[in-house]
Amino acid sequence: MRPEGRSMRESILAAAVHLFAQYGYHAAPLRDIARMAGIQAASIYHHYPNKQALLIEIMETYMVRLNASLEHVLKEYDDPLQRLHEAIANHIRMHTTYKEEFFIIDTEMRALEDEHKAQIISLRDKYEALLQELLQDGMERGVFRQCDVKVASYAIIAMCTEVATWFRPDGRLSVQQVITSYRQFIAEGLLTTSGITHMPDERAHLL
Amino acid sequence: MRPEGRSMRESILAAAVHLFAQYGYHAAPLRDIARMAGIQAASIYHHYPNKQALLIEIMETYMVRLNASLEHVLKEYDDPLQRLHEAIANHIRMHTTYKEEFFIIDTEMRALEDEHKAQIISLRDKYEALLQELLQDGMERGVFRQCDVKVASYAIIAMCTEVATWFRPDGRLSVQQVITSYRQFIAEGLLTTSGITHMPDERAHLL
DNA sequence: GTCTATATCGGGATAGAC
DNA sequence: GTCTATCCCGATATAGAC
Repeated sequence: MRPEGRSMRESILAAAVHLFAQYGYHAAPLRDIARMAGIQAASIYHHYPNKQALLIEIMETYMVRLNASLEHVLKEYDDPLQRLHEAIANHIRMHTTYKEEFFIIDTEMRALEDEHKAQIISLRDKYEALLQELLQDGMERGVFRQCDVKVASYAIIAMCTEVATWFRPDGRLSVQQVITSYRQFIAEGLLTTSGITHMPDERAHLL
Repeated sequence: MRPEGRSMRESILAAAVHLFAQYGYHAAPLRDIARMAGIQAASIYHHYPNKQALLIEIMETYMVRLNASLEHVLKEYDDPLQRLHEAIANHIRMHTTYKEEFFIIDTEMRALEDEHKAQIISLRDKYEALLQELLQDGMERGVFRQCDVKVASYAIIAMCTEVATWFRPDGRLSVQQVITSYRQFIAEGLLTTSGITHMPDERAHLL
């Protein structure tokens, strides 16, 4: 990084985050990013070589951060169910806390030029591999049922990522309540597990 | 719809679907859509008033179709678990069959101008409401565990939608296998349900 | 480090001939 | 119904002063 000018660099990036998330990469004019950062469009080029560099910096920074947080969870815990619980909580917390940044990661892959796309995709693959490792280990230890770990990892990531699109900090549910819901849903599913299964007779009259 | 010209209208829309999905709405030039349809850019305006109209037609057509298919499932079946199974299968089949169209619906909401955004969102809300109705009914009949039906519906939709991003018809798993995996995952979750829970002793040496 | 001025390009959309 | 020609605008990016 450059020795000075740190603060304006960050202001520009923060503005880019807002506008890329709100309008999309291609629909967000550099002029608007500059205005939000309090400078002229041309001045951005003193801090970043071009518009694409803003996108890359956002995506890389937060994918690296996400991977580090999951690696921390895997290092910290050993029990498969606890690991899964912590991974779910971590994923949801990261995605709701850095809502705009991860939204950009999830929707602007197409906007990446080829050279850097591979780098970002490899970071995403890394994250998936870490989660799959967790699931595989839990399966081998008999905690999780036999299932396709790739498919399971995709399902978990998709549902936990999407939380950020509807979650509101001042809404009906707290983050912790949402995390608890998702943990139970992922671990146990929707069906009633009690011995009283379906009460088919009671339902028969509704047919 | 117009009396004639049906075929070129459809060619243009098909080209728009491809290019919007591949590059995004803003990054897909009308000239490229025209070339793919075999005409000049200006000729598109004989069939559609502007670029935005292409996006609206794609989104509306397939959201209406998706809602109709779920309504059909709810009408056809009564048992909550069977309804859920059919809804999952329907969602995954629709999203893998019309992969590009639903990808556009999921990623280009931002590109909609305000007047039409409300209409598309109401169609999406309708779909969520239908699924929530299914879940609520199943909960009241004791088939599904007590849970937040809104949260559950979001989770199910997110995970089943995302299948389309990685599923390949010539890949390792068939659509039917994927559907079966998701049904089980959603209904029963990841945990081993058998009496043999975790075998804690066997795992102890790994600590 | 930020500015003004400007180059250059490509986009959506329109006019009017055929 | 499709064409050619063109308008007009806004985009990224550059040059060079301060």
